[in-house]
Amino acid sequence: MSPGEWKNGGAGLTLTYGFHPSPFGTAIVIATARGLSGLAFADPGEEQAALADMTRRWPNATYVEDHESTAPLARRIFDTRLWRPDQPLRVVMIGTDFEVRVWETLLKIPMGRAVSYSDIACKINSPKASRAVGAAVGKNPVSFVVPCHRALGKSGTLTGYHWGITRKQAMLGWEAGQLGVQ
DNA sequence: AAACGAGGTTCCT
DNA sequence: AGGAACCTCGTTT
Repeated sequence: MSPGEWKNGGAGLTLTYGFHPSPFGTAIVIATARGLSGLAFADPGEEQAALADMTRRWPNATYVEDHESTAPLARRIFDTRLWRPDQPLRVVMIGTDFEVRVWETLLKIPMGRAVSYSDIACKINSPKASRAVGAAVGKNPVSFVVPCHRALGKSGTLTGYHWGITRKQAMLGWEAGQLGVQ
């Protein structure tokens, strides 16, 4: 995807979205024609607010609700048996250079492992940018697929989470359970 | 345990 | 350009 496509708030982009049940509450799946571009979670009754939180990221894109076409994506995301290293889920990361670098670093964290924000900062060659990393992780639009929940504070503390620490904890717990299943 | 400043980047005015 | 906000961290009260 060329940078021009997402500049200007995603003008000209068509984003398809749908709501689907997930182990962590209702999941909002957002996709472009090229693949998954957003994933968020909503508490019951807050679906619209959560969607607004997403659309704010690409305010000029066109949004189309299409439950049918996002359903297969949702299925693949939350069923670890469908995870194939040789056939990775298509993810379109819409963000600045710095953000994309941070997200790619997150993707390399294996399930069940955790790193600190400063670890990530070191990996992208700005050891002192841990706070910037935090900000970038927070803006990760593809929550869960890009494992933003595996980023912890330096001493292993659950520091913060855009959708609530509780949800972060739920994800880590769920992952621990999945390890046993596999 | 709480307060504080440095820190990199982005967003808004 | 300037200032505030951020899922931080280490040091100081």
